[in-house]
Amino acid sequence: MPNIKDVAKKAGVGIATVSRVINDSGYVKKETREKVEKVIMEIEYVPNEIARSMTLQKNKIVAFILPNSTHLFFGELSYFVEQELFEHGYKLMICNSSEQIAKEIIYLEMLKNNRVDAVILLTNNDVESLIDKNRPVVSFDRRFEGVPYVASDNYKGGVMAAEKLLELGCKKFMFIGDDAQGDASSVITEVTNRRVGFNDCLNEHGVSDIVNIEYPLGDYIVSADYVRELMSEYKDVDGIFAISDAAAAAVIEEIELSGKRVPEDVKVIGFDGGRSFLNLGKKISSIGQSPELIAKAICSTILNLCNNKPVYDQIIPVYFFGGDTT
Amino acid sequence: MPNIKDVAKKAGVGIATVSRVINDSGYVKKETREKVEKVIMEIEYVPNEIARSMTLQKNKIVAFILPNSTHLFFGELSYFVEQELFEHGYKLMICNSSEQIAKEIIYLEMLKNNRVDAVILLTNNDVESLIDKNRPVVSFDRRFEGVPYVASDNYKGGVMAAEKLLELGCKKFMFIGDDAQGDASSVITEVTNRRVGFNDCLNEHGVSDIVNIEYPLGDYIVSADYVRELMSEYKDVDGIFAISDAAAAAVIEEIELSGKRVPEDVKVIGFDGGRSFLNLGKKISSIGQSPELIAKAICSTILNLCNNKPVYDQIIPVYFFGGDTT
DNA sequence: TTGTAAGCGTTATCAC
DNA sequence: GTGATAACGCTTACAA
Repeated sequence: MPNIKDVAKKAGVGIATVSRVINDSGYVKKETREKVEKVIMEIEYVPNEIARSMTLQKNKIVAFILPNSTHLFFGELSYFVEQELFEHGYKLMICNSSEQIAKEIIYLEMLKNNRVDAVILLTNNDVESLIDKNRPVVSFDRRFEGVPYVASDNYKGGVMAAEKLLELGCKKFMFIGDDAQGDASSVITEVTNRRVGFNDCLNEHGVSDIVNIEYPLGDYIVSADYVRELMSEYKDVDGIFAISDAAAAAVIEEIELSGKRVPEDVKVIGFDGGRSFLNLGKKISSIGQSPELIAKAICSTILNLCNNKPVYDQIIPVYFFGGDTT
Repeated sequence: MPNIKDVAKKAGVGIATVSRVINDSGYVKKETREKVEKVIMEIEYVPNEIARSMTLQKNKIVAFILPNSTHLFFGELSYFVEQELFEHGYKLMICNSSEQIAKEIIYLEMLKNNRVDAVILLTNNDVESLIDKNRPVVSFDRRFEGVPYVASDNYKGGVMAAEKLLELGCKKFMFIGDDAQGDASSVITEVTNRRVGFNDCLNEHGVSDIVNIEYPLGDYIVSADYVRELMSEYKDVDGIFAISDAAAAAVIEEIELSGKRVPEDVKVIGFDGGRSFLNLGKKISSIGQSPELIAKAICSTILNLCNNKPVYDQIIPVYFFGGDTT
């Protein structure tokens, strides 16, 4: 591989001049520039990005640490994050933690050892002490002291779900799904606000007897057995708000197996937008969050941090998606 | 950020010794090692990976160029690739091309400019001339001269689908889905073998009147309108093999809208394994390919290339997943 | 306008 | 066992 010296020698100029040409910086006489460009073509010179990173002490790579990119919403989010970063010349490193703090530690270390310029953090573990606060970090759906965050308007989402179920005439309400996941389940995330908003709104409407199920979702999936048990225990529930579409799907399947009909007997609202991959059945009614808007917010924060500009926490609006389960 | 010199100075040793300690290479006296390790702790020294990459001329980052990680199978594949690479200390850069050759070019350039050590290439575009054949590159489901590849046993998959439909008594067969996508649709991929295997097997069983529909799938999705048209044109078809589960889903939906029943009137087999995210309806019968096995094969090839070991093309077995559509 | 030279933070060679 | 020192390939003062 030819390097900048080879170009300089062959073009009969100094390496600084070559550098100016390839970076289009500083003054270079037109003829000199053309001469250099010709040589670059001839010997197929490509600047070495590692060396460039070495000098600049940054490499325009952003790490996205998340539980599992196979989860539809996370996958969509990472897709849009990549699109957005690409527009600005940044590359995306994908880091599936599987909620294991050990993996998160290794990936967070990349900030300190210069492997990446910035980190987007999506975790339920308490990794606050592991975060290098002097580096660009953005957190999604989770607050860490001194780390800017982006979140959907989860509280509003909970309120919207409650209002919708009330409007449809439901009498007995249930919330299902625990927001505390991962190795350290004591942590409170923004996602908690889904339940809080749901309960607050119902309370305001005079409903106080709400069934709140906090079921730890292994890998974001609800176990069928547990749901079955639940449904037989609370037979009179007719309005359910699930913490995610995945949880809602499990609930709906069990309800229908038990002989009840959705939405005739029980109405169910999920969270994430009701999108699916290859759904041949009912579409889930759901509180939607926009991966595209969230990605834009996350990336603008990351880019501002990388350029030493001020950043702000951002709450992204949610919307109601009317599917077949309400 | 402290560097290796700071450690050396504070520990009263040379930088070479510090390097030996952090890399656990060469001989270091026990006391010296402990002294150095103590200083490393004290000043919280972390080796700079960019500098390390500079010296080593490699950075243990692999790029995965693929159309769209939101597509379930691709998402699963990238998930397992990341897991596998992680085990070996490699990181994964995700590069959604959206089938745009322009993006592929930019991402492929990362091999030449040392941004990444290796590339996993999943494309339908003819980018052969853009590949740096001197660097580690593995291709999935697509052959490029001089580039090792991994593919599912697509031909066998086609045969299995045909056998299954024959076994179930189907009389009139259809294959739907075009394998040539992206900017350059003239390209032939391994995926073509799904159709070839399907047709060959049927021919061997004396069936020659096969409806082969080559419909260009924009972003891997089949248009409903087109399927509707198709179904009304070929009313007697009772056995369909679709190039992907996504295509199968579109077909099934239209068939049922037209009043026919699946699988009673028409049997449909897809390709990819019938997995879905949040499917509340029928499960698609499908020829399954294992993202985990494929990821393992891809990564072993990549790692061998990175370590100058010999590599071989690999064909991964497929299996039949019996869902609700046969 | 242009060239020289000083870093950037490692690893690795080679004396001691 | 250990420590200078030379790469690695680039950007960027600073001089000319």
